[in-house]
Amino acid sequence: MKTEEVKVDFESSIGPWLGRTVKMVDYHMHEAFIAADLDISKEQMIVLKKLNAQDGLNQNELAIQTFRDKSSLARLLSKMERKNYIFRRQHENDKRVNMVFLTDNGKAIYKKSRPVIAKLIQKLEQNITEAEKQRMIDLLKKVRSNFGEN
Amino acid sequence: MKTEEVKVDFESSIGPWLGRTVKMVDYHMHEAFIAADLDISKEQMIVLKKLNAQDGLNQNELAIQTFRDKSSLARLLSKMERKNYIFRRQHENDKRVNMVFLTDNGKAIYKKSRPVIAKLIQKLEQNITEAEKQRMIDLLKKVRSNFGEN
DNA sequence: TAACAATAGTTGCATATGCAACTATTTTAT
DNA sequence: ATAAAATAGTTGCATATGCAACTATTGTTA
Repeated sequence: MKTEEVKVDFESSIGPWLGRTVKMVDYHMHEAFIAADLDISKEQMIVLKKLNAQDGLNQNELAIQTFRDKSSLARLLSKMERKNYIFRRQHENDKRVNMVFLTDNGKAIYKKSRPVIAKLIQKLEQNITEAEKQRMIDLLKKVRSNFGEN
Repeated sequence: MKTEEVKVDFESSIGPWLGRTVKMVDYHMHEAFIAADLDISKEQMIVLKKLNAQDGLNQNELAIQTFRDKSSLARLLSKMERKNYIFRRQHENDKRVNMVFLTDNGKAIYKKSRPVIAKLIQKLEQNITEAEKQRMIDLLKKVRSNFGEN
């Protein structure tokens, strides 16, 4: 019986294109923040955004909702605390829990970042129709569901 | 005159979906390598693959072709050298240049990784037609071209 | 030819990341 | 009520990453 050969090649698959595109978007976001004098990383931005929508989340919830390990989040928060973007407050009834809040400074930084990000998205999605955008997101969701994720 | 409001929201854009999907794929690749007893990271895999296709590339070329900073590549190579996957050889006529080669061990590791990756791609692309795949790649290229990249 | 510029690679410093081990607390179960 | 288990957060160790400064070498130019 002939050995069945695996004919799949990573290069002609979606994977590398996904990876490269994300890397590129990350790079341009980083550049945009620097150009706007925003001392913040993409990852810190994500945390700011989450807190802006829902202030007072605890670290565990924040970690889950931003798709990171709790240790990674804890270190992100430490840096953001040093820069006075957020502060932690211990939960009254459960001394294990830290609730995380935006400082006024953090809120200001977030506000300042919005148009920067808006411009980036506009550039990213130029020449792409709403329908194409939706198809792309649907396909990405399909990929995710192939691994059992939402 | 009314201030024009920026109506774009990052969450409803392609960006976060791209990011999350890549993160997920990376995770599953990592898991697959562990399950197959392959002591290698995705990034090291990419270097192995490149060298397998074109042995003897110098570090600068390798860095460019794998989309990383030369310093990042140098450190990747140091780790791979320690694990005896690759070796460096100084160019005869230009003492600045290191040519990079796969060791037999490196070749073996690469060979061993192929079916693992093939399985991953099959899982990743299950339920996705060839046409959809192509559309997705075309859209990703469009995003890249929006930033002036190939 | 001597000074300057470009190039290849390494290293310091900073970012982010996950796993596993650890502390401190709180909850559950015996 | 006491012991065991679960939970929140931190820290050590490892990965990868980019920029800027640095060394060594090679190429250019005046």
